Order: sequence, then C-alpha cells, then structure tokens
Amino acid sequence: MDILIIEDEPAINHLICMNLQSEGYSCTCALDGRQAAGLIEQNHYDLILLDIMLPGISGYELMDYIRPLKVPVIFITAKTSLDDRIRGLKLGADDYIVKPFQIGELLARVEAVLRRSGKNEQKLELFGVTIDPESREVIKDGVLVELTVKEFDLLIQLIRNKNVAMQRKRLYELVWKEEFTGETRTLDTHIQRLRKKLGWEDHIKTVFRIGYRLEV
Amino acid sequence: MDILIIEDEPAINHLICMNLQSEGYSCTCALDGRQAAGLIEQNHYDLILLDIMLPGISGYELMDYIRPLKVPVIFITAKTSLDDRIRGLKLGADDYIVKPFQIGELLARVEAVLRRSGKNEQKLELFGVTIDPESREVIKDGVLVELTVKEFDLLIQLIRNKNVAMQRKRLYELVWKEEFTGETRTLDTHIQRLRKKLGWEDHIKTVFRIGYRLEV
DNA sequence: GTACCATTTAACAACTTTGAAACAAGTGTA
DNA sequence: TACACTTGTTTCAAAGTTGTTAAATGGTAC
Repeated sequence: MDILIIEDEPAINHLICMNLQSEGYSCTCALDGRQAAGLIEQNHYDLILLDIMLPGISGYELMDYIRPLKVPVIFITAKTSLDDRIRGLKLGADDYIVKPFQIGELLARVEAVLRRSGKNEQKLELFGVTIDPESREVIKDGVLVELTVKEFDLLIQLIRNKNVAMQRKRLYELVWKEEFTGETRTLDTHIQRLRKKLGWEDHIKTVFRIGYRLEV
Repeated sequence: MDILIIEDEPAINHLICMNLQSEGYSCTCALDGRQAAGLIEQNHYDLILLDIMLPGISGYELMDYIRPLKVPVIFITAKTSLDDRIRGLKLGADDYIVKPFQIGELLARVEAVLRRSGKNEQKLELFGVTIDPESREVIKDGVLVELTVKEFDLLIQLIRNKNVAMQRKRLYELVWKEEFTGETRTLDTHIQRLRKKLGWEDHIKTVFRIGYRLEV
C-alpha cells in the first residue's frame, strides 16, 4: 500500500509520513508540485494526500496529472470556505481534511478511502490456488491451506511482482518491514514453507545470487 | 438499507455517496428532479437525501412524489433562512442539514433519522441465531441469549464484516470507539464470551497475529 | 451504604509462529 | 575437479499470541 504525500511544510509532511508508516503503509514525500508530478509519472501509488496550497504547480493543477490515473486523492486544505471544499471535490478528490487536523482523523480517512476504493481487496487465483486478501484465506483445490502471517504476506508480494526476479533484500524488507542485512536465513526458510504448503516448488524459482521469482 | 441522494452538484453527490457506502449503506445518485422522480417511482428507498435547489423539478415539488411513500427525507439546503427550514419541515422532511456541512454531521443525521423511523435495521439470522438490531435482542434456537452492550456491538461488527479477517485494532476501535494500544485483553475476553454464549466456537475464528473472523 | 451487573484487568496455561542452527545439496568458477 | 559460496531441508526452543478462569473495578439501582 503506497501513499504519496504532497505537502510543502516539511514538518507536517514528515509527521504524516511517520504516522502512516507506523500503520504499515509505505510512504513517499513530495515537497512541491514539480517533484510530485515527476513521482506520479514514474511510480504507482494507491493513494495520494495532496495539499492544495503548494508553491509552483498548485494542487488543483496537479489533479490534471492525477485524475487519469484513477488514484484516490485526499485533499489537505487550510482553507475552510465552502468554495474551496467543493472545488476540491469537483476536481475529483475522494475526501478532504482541513488543517489543523488530528492524526487519528487522517488515519481514519485514509483507511476509509482505501477501503472504499477497494484497490487492495480482490481475490487472486493462480495455479488452482485462490487467495482472498480480505479474509486472508488461501484455498488450494478446494482445500483450505493454513498460512501464517509472514507466509501470507510473502505470497502477496510474490504475486504482486509475479514474473519479476525479486531481490532478497527487497522481498524481505517488503514483508518484514525492517532492513535486510543478509545475516539471516529467515526469508529462505519462509520461501521453502510456502513452496511446500502450496506445492509450488516449480513455480517459485530461485534466482541464484539474486532472490526469487514467481513464474506464471 | 438503500439511500437515494438527490443533489445536482456531482462532486457533493459523489462525496455523500462514497461516505454513506463506506458506512455500509447502498446508495443511488440522482442529479436532477426528473431523474429522481423516475427512480422514486420504480424503486424502494429507506431514506432520501434531497437538495432543495434543483434544476427542473424543485425539491419542494418532489416532496409530492415522496410523501405518499412515507419514506423519510433529509433536506439538504444551502439557504440558511429560517423560512426555508420551516418550509422544509412543514413539507414533511424528517430533518435538514445546511451546506456547507461536515460529512460526520450528515452521517449522524442519517443514522438518527433511520433509527427514528425504525426502518433502519433488519433482523439478521445466522447459524440459528436471530439478531434484532432494533430491540437488541438475540435469540438462539428460540431461546433468548442475554448479551451485554459490548458483546452485542461486537457481534454486530463481526456480522457486518463477516468473512473478513478483522484486525484487533480495527475491531476494538469500532466497538469501543477509542484507540487500541494493544495493552489490554478486553477484546479477547469479549470474544470468548460471545463464542460461549452463542456456541460459535467454530464460527468465530482466530486469525493468529491479525484478529478474528466470523466465518459464514 | 449494599447488591448487582458489566466490564476490565490479571495471571497462568496452552498454543503458534518464527528465526536460528546445523548440515546437506546445489551452483558457478578457476 | 576442487573450491567458495549460495540455497534447501530439517529440527527445535524462545518469543510471542491467544485461551481460560478468576478476581478487581466501576457504575447504577435499590
């Protein structure tokens, strides 16, 4: 779940970033419109938090970049006038939040918008294995496969990046959300467990000296 | 729970729609009076949100269509004159909300009106257990099961999110309406009591390290 | 006040996951 | 081939999580 925060006040940007990260979201910060536009063009985001009042390219202009991508947007605005709120919503924002706000409120809205946009929660099917991210259930040939949290998260990452040789470091950091120093065999062990439980010995390939690749 | 939103500003209509949907209501949007009249004639709604200032058929005129159906109505109005408010209520509106409004306020009014009109919640049945949200009574195999407030609210949340692995944090915050820091075992204790009272040991599953899931 | 009830906390038991360790097997290179 | 390095496989115990029961807390009605 990648979130882009576009906010020119470094302190506020950082605060939001920290809080979202502690909730398990992955965040990127942009401090002005130009930087944001570049990031939006080159990366995929699941949600964008956009401060309307930006130096350079304004938030309203940025919406022209964002709208075609269908990425949900929450407006951050210091203004409280009716005009501004409606203007934001007319431009296609999914919600807005008025500064100053409680972090809790922001988190709630982020969660609500992500839930609504339903981006995250679609059933996946692969090699006779059905994965339901919502219930966190995995069914293989009609039989429930019990996966632990780490195994499940690892599976999701592999599927999201299917046919991509995922570097061990990247894979580990995505699932474990901590730095990978290469001193542990934890990732390997989990890959083995996944292979075994799903019978995917032939589908989860080892890429020697790189990492693993789910071949579809 | 079907709600019809009659509001000509697409952005506002959409905003309301999104927010109500995220609360679990099913919504239909109408952008003008003619469209609304058609929808009202052909469908059943549990609540109508009606913007007074509409192009074509005005909100006041629409009330003539709606009144015979006894569907509760909340007026949305940009006007603030006392005259207008009274006019709306005389015409049979159950409540009104003045633009600009906070989404939270609207949700509160929607909930209040639905509660008043008694239409809001239908009885739920699951595994031989009947739950009446209105009287807050729970009957299992013809026998009344006495649930406390927290137990009942927890049950409702589980049912609303059946087949979803509900995170402890989310579940706790939905029921207790306060932050979950993970320092207490309150949620666990209540889950156990629910399981016991309903005999749902097999239906309320523990999702290790995540939370709980009501399996249907 | 007391009695009662719902709710929370506490303590311990039971259970699951996870990472580490140890060794086997595989891979690429000189 | 021999070697250094990487990955597979199995096992196990510590750490962490949840179940269970009982007692403490706090609020409300009598």
